[in-house]
Amino acid sequence: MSNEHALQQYDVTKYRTPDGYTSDIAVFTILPVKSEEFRPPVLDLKIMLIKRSMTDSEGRPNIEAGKWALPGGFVAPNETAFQSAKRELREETGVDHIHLEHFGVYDTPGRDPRGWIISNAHFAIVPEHKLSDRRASDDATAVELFSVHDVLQLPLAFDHAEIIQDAVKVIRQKLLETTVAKEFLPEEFTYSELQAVLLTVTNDSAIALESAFARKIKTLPFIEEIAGKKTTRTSKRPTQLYRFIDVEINHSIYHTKM
Amino acid sequence: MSNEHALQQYDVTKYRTPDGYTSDIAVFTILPVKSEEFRPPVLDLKIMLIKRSMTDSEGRPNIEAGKWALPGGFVAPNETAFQSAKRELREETGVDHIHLEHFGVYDTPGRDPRGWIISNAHFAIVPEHKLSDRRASDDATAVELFSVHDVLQLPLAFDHAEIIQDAVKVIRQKLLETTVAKEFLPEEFTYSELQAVLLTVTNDSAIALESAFARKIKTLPFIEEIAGKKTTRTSKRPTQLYRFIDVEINHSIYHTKM
DNA sequence: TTAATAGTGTCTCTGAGACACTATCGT
DNA sequence: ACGATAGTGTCTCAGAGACACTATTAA
Repeated sequence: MSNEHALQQYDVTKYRTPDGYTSDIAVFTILPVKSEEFRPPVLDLKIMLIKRSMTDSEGRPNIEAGKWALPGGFVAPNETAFQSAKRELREETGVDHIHLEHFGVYDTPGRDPRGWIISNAHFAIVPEHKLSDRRASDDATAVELFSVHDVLQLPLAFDHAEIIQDAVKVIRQKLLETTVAKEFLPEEFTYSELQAVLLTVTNDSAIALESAFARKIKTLPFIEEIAGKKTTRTSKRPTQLYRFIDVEINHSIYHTKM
Repeated sequence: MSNEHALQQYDVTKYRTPDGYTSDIAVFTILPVKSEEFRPPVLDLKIMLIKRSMTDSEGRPNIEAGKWALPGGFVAPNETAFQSAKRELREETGVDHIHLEHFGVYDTPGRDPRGWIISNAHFAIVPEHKLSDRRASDDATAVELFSVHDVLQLPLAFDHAEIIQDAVKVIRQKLLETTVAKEFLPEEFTYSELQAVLLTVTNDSAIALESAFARKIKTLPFIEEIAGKKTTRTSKRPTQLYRFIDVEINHSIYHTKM
């Protein structure tokens, strides 16, 4: 095709190009506030941040040193930003096969003092037990989990305050408007366990009232009862177990029903 | 702050960087299939594409010449991809102050034969009458509107088939799950006009049946009746006019009602 | 028996969905 | 009067929401 001829003429250096292309990841997990026998859990939604070292791997002073930041890094030319996020998540925390989703692009001029650097923001959902071997790496002196309620009080690097704020908004919405809540739950769960996950992001009475929610879970089209299977991990009385099933969810605002 | 010291040490050329950063825009409009007096409209959702010239502005053979493509262009270092999309939309079609939204990043290696080029995809909603002065520009020999139903049959440049497919999916969803339908409608509209817009993307019976929809529109929390105001543009019998109001829309899947 | 969580009985109210019917106007 | 769109009357059925009540178990 004649593209070949055109390509020979094309000059890649004609336009000024970005100085960097990165991926950042907001890693969310849910931790129990308290956990007792025969009691439904009380949970808190956490986000994982790293503390930027004072010096880089070659011993020179680091940018935004000492501040808290989202894990992430530069995208390689042979991968997409999404693949890069996946790779970095694996390298930083050792976790793989978890829910990862792109949610925004941050490219405001001046957002990074090093130059014209574009960041793709992702969020990841990691069940607590998979996050056990988290560790500091090259340019981080610490890795820590913060409650989404007070993470914005921290000194944050670059424009990460904005990205984190957006990430929290996005996961709140995703938890309520999609079935991602299942990523925080075991395969089989009780109504009160699902409820506890949702209560980390809402206080809505339809979800907060036990009896209302116990009834509602049976009518939800994307959740099924596991016939006859019960557990006593949340109460002395054996409790029915449920699981998520794959159904298409349609929430047109012109329908009241789904 | 010590960032200054760190910046002096920082070498922007350390990482390989993208060869280009672009914005593409899927411009949607709705055209009447037929329009008669005293009849509700029958509409069709259209997308605007440009035909790439055989040669560029300097007379050299063009990349992907002769194929249809989304309008767009390179992002300047002093603007965001969103601002760039806005600027290009103004330059290409002369329209401003219209609904514009980012919906995706396309950065698969090899998507553009010229090199490592990242594209931000946006969609825009332009009422038909504002699109009157559309015109071909530098590197386009034609500007045309295609029905979303058969646009994918065309020879499309780069990975624009994928982007367009996603854009159509997104606008379908946005029309049904948000109030953007108002961008296609006059300030004051009848139930059958709103219905006609929605019918370009769905056949759902709750929307398609006149009597059902005439009733439903009164119960929608984001639409209000304009007391006593009527029109005869869609029927001989004067028809009630409605308008959109700003209310927060919440569609948690754990509520059946909104 | 008590305390705690799980789950049901029942009532009221709203709205969905279907179908037939009425209303309003230009021609 | 006719034809077309707009809009209502009425019925049935499902489910939301509230509240009180019952069920099950460990300790």
